[in-house]
Amino acid sequence: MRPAPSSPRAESRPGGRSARVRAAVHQAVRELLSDEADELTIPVIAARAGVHATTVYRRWGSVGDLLADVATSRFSGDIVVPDTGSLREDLERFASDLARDLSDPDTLSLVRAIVGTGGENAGVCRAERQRQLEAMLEREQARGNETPPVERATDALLAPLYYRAVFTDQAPTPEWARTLVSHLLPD
Amino acid sequence: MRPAPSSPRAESRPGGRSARVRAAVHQAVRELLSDEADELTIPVIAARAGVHATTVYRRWGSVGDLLADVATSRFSGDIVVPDTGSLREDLERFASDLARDLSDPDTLSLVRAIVGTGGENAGVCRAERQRQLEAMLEREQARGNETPPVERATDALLAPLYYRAVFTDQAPTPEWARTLVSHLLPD
DNA sequence: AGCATCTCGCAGTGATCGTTGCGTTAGTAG
DNA sequence: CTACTAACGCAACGATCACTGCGAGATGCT
Repeated sequence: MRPAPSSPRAESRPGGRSARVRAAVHQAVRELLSDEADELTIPVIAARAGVHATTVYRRWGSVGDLLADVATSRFSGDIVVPDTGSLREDLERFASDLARDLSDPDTLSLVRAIVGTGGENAGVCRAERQRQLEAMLEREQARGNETPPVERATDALLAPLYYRAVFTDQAPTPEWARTLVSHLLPD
Repeated sequence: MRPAPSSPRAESRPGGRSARVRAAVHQAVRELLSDEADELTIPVIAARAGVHATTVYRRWGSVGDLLADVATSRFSGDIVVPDTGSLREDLERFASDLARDLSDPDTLSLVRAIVGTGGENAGVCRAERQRQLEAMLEREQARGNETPPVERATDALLAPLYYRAVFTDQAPTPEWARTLVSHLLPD
């Protein structure tokens, strides 16, 4: 597991060779996950990315670590936290955005693959969303208003969204996601 | 994929050889899943079960199908549907039983592995629980009382339980599960 | 008991995986 | 411009995997 590559030089420049290889490997993983047919193994990933398997083995070591790296890149800074001044509207936009995000088959395949690696790295799929949810609640509290506790909001919003996406065959819709907010916030 | 083995004879007797092999393989899968270290592959499973890999290949074909078979056996008829006459108490017992079930590391590993196979077979981990939940709601309706719709109950009970078990590192507790019921049913 | 049928064990095969040593190339510092 | 470091390509190696005929043993029916 090498979350921070040991080279501060070659990796720092966004257009360096290491960065290009990294991007190619990440894209290869996403493509193979959406294909759903090919087996997700390091030689296959390397061939798809146009690099040698040795490189992937040395940089990431295992498919699990590589998946975790792809997931952290994928689930970071992709949804902007809404700030409309109204908690209800913030949560509705947040929930519908997350529903749209999780209804993407590629994203869903990534989440399922990460969960399948078994470790605690399944948290990277939701850690960012959790922080965003907490941020919205805290902002409402800073405005002097009462909010449900974070745990309750997680159970009412994140849990149904992820549960429906991962365990059922019906993709979450933005409309349904908004009903979750109406159940969380009393009228 | 062979959910129904083609032999009605040898499989029908519970003490037959096929049944013994099947039980040994199932137990081997569960043990390897809880070990978490060994790789979950067919030769390893077969060696652990004391059978030849050929047998496993022929009967199940792939690790995914074998996992689905283990899961259907595991998640069938393990929780008895409560019937106390009170919907609230039924749901509280059901939720706390499910929380206790999902807090078992072995069960959790099985769920995560099934999800990792990517297919729609992740549904087998919750299909039985869904039916049990529907049964309790329908029984309450047959008593002439109003109940939340099934979808709402799923979002409020099953989703948080599975979400917390799979995506977080905090195991669901029976006490917390009961609070989910209190949020679903208004006072 | 005899027979048919199914399942399992056995050994072998091709393919792929994970890993390592070495030379080359790209990128950076002085 | 030169030198140094790090990342990559290349080619091997052993190990394991998925799979396939074939024979033996078990099971159930007559």
